[in-house]
Amino acid sequence: MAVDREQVLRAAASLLMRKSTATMDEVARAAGISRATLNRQFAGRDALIRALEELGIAECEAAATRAVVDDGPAPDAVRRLVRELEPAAGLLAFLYSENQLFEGDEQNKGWARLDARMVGLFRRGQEAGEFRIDLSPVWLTEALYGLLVSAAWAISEGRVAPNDFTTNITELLLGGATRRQV
Amino acid sequence: MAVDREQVLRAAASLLMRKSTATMDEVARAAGISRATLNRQFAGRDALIRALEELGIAECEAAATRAVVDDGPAPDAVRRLVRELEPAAGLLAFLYSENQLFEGDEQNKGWARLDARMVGLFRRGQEAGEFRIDLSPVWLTEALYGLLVSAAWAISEGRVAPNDFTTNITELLLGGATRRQV
DNA sequence: CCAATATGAGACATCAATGTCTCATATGAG
DNA sequence: CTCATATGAGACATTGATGTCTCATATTGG
Repeated sequence: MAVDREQVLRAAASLLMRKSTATMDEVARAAGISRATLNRQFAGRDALIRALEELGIAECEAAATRAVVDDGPAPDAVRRLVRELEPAAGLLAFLYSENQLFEGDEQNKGWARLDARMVGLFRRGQEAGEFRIDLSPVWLTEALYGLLVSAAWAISEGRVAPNDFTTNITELLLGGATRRQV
Repeated sequence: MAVDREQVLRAAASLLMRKSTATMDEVARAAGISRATLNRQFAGRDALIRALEELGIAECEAAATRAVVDDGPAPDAVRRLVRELEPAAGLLAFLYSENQLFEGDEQNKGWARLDARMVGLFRRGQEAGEFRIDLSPVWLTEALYGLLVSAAWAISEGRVAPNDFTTNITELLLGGATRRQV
């Protein structure tokens, strides 16, 4: 009887990342509940989006923790991080396109924490001499987000194979497109 | 007296890429015209978005032409392309987040032409031995879009310097984040 | 079994955006 | 100057989504 709030959020994410303009009624139907119940769980569309944002942040932070991004060589940490982020990439892509999340007031503290963690990873790699220093850690972080979103989008459109998710991102981010000298 | 349709489009783009949910009234005001006139120029919001899409495609194709992407070493062509695409990056970022453009019917033929051109560039680089072959040209194209959008977004948020646009993208796309062996 | 609670279905008013219309005014061509 | 045309301001109805409410039903706990 009790509605599984987590499951509702996941159904909403699954629908909204495909059709970001979906109606609350469509969201409710996708979650297998009525619109009334959806409104009892989340007071309005804004609240739902905010909850999805919190879910996305939590999933990314959990991924970073599972990937133990502060241990070992930074390139390996990046590979682990991307692999762990894969399940959250679709949700991330949706939130990324909701730029209205950041208009007006302060940026969500959760994103700031996450950003700091990723920036720290790239900075650590630079200080260890593993990453080049002419690309700022902030830009590398933004680029990682962009590649995650691109990959999730391209996969959902059927343009690239789902299995290549981690490889595509990590190889491009770490090694670039240019062929290495033999 | 006569409204400059091109100028209206640019004003709309400039506003919408910052606030994608802007009202037709806000768009009209941003363009310095009345809502009635805006509706006389573009029959509804959909028509406006479509026109922006056409503008974005035209600008990207013009950039590709100016960059003569079919000439010379592929890495250099990529650098020229990104440099020429910089003015269109903001509009591209807006269109990228309008994923509803592609829901339903056929993908716009303009995008397909543009995609083919970029994919051809990366394939040419692979066949010349300049680009690695374990990353598909399609993925490299998608990644380029993603990096363009990320960079435009990061710059508009003040997180990275506008002057670094081209360098950030080309260096990461071509060379990756890993430090080269000395 | 009974009571408490949660849900579904639907009706309802509200609200914001949109598209259309009218009319007065401003602009440009001849 | 005069006329044709474009624009601005505003009113108007329409539409679609939203939030709330009621009541019947289903589920759970005791």
